[in-house]
Amino acid sequence: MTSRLERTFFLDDAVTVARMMTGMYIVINAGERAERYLITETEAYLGQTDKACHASRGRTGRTEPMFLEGGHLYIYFVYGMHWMLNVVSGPAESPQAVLIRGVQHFSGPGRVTKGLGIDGSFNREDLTRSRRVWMEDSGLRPELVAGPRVGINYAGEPWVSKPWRFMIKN
DNA sequence: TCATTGATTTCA
DNA sequence: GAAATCAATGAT
Repeated sequence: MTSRLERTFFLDDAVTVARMMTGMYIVINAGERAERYLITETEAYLGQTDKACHASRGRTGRTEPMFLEGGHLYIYFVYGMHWMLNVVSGPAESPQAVLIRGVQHFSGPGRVTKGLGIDGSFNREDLTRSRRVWMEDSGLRPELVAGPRVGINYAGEPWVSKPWRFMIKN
C-alpha cells in the first residue's frame, strides 16, 4: 500500500528533495483511474543565489509560485512549445524547485508533461491536497547517479557544473 | 546542426 | 511598444 507524500517531505532543500523524489511515483488522476509514473530524473534549482534558477532575478509573475510553500507545482512554458513540470520545495518565501526531467516511459521534460497531460492549469497545484495530481512513496530506494544540469549554460560558473541533476542508475 | 514556437522578461 | 531570451524537441 502506498500513500500520498505529506507536506513535510517537500520542506527540505531542493537538492535533498530532488534526491528523495527520484524513484518515487507521481500520480495523475486522469478521469476515472489514477496513473502512476516512476520518476527517473530530476534537477534541483536553489533560488536566490543559483543563477540558473528563474527566481534568482527576483520575484516576477512567472516565478511567483516558487515562493509558495513546498509541495506546490510550478509549471511554465519555454521555447514556445514545451511545458516544464517543477515541484516547489522548502518553506514559503524560499524560492527553490525540483524540475522533473524524466519519468518511466517518458524521457525529456517536455515529453513528460505531454505524456502526463500536464499544462498551465496545473500551475500552483498543491500535491498534498489536489485530487488530480499527487506523489506516492514507491518503496524503492534506487541507486542514483548525480551529474551537472542540462540546458543552463547561460548561468555561468559555478552553477553550470553543480551536480544537481539526479537520475536512477541504468 | 537547425527550425520551430510563443510566453516572459528586458530595454527603450 | 519592441526586441531578445529560453529548465527543448524533432527533423535533417
